[in-house]
Amino acid sequence: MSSPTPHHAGSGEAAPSRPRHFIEEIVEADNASKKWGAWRPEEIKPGAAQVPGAPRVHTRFPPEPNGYLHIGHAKSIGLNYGLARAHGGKFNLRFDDTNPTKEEQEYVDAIKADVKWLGADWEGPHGGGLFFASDYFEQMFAFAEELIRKGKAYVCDLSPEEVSARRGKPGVPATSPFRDRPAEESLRLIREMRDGKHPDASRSVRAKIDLASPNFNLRDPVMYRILHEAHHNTGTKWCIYPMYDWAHGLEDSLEGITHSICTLEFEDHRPLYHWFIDAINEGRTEDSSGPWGKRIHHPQQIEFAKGRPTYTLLSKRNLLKMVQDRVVSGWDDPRMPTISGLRRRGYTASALAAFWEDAGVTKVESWIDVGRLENALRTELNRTAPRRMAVLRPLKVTIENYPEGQSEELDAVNNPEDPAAGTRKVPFGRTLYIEREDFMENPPKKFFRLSPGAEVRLRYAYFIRCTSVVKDPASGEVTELRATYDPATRGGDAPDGRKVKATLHWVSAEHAVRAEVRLFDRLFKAERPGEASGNYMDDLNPDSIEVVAARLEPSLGSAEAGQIFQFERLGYFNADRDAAPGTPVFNRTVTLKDTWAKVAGKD
RNA sequence: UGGGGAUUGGUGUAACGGUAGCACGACUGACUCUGGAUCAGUUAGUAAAGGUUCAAAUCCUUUAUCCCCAGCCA
Repeated sequence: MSSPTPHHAGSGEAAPSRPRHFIEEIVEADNASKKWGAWRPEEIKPGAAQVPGAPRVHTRFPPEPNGYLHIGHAKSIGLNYGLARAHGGKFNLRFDDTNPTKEEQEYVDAIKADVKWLGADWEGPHGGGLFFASDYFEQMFAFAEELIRKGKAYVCDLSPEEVSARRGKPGVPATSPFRDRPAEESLRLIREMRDGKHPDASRSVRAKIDLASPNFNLRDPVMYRILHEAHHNTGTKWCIYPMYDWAHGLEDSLEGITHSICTLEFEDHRPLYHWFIDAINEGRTEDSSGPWGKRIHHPQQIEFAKGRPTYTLLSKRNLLKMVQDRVVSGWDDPRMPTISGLRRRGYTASALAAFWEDAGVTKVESWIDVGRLENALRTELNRTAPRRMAVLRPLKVTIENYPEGQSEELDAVNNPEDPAAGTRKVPFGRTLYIEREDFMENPPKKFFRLSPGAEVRLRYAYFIRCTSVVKDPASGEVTELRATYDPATRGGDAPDGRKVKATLHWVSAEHAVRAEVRLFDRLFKAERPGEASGNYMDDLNPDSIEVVAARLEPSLGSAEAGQIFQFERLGYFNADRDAAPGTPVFNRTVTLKDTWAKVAGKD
């Protein structure tokens, strides 16, 4: 039994300990049959992991830069990068930037940062490189002209509305009066379109496939639309832009992608993927003899199911709307399911990879209990996160028999799961803070914590016993506890062997650092946002954030943004960039499991 | 409606004609200076109906349910 090795964007070289999923089986079968040939020495960059003669495996992650990446994308990135890594192959990051109306440089930059953070290094030993669909516009245009010459594409003068009206129905074919336009005329028009002679949407280039196909994607799909719009990469050079179906297979082909992995909704686009490449290859030959030249590479498209964590929303469109409507503070709001939001919340790349590894790769669309995501994080952080003490909702405790003005330093273990993490000193004094919910004046039966007359341990410090309760006379609220301590229990053990049932975390009032701590709850209160209500906004959780003024042990005063700690008995907390000098800000990533909450909740 | 997919415990997933298994959760208990962690145990499933076969989650037929497509989005 091997302990789980750290995961980053897909598992490592070693064969996974779980059964292979269907895509791994396809890749392995392809490798066995040498379907994609072998790496040639000239394809291998210095320091790269490919081995000459080994089977080619080349994957890619092709986001459109129209928003930020979210946890769903992490699945695809892990799958694609993991496949390349596990088989000595290459991985490309490619921006599918074919629609300038939605795309922005900001998104390109953010996506690059997120993919890198996730560990899918397109420049490392498995890196195939960074690419943009827009870099291929010229080549694509040449291919389009070729299809027109071959009688497989034409310029259509129908407006979008007319195309839609003429699309036909199941059993009723679509129509276009321009289908049989002479190639010479289409060639002239596509040139004019490119040269800006025609207004937006006045014409389009269409593939001549099958107007009667039951698969509507094949009813002469549009290849180019006219769009007089600046592009983040090509500026104003182009005013016609290729459609996804036309562009995507060519991008894969040009890059030598072997396995073009996408999600289920593209299944009925697969015939198109093949049609376009086959159409280009018609008349082409392996040795480039003949009028059309050398055949182009023909990758394989494979579809897998997205997964959705419960209580989260994963549509780019709606995430964008929440950002625009200020429902959240931005794309990286710690409540967002975006990669940048999760990172700020305190999630690690390896926990995200472990989560998706756990969820598996299939063709079944499913909701995955968000608790599994939290568990993936807890499992990792339990091993790695340094422990600290912090009191979220302070209740003052005065140790009556501890001398005034005195203080001392006690040894605290940094991580009981990792002896190498060592110990630290924690100051103790006469006045302390404990967690408000660790005291009850009239405790129910199974409440082990502090109550009048009860004795508990202060972690790494002393046993204390509550002697009296001070209340605000007006409100009746408990404002302070008086207690006595047993000096013989220093460090937390009683020489006489007596036991206590609870150990509480605490901070010294004199030494504690004040901090803002943000407690997050799920953004949506419905398990499947929008599904029952029809509108995801109706399912927003109004209490998804609570800010408390906490007191932290002094060592936390110097925490740097991005450092993750376990606050003992509370959960994992990530230092946020909003910190001001001397007053840290922490985000609660996830709580610890809380058996007591469950017991108490039953009453 | 036409086309394309899917259906195994509460959840996710495996079994590729031959013992329905794993993980998470839930529940018990042990242990514990975190009501955490850890350890031991319990729990519960092949969408339905027919058929083929010595043998069916798996093959065949029919049915049911769910998802996707019918953008000049990707």
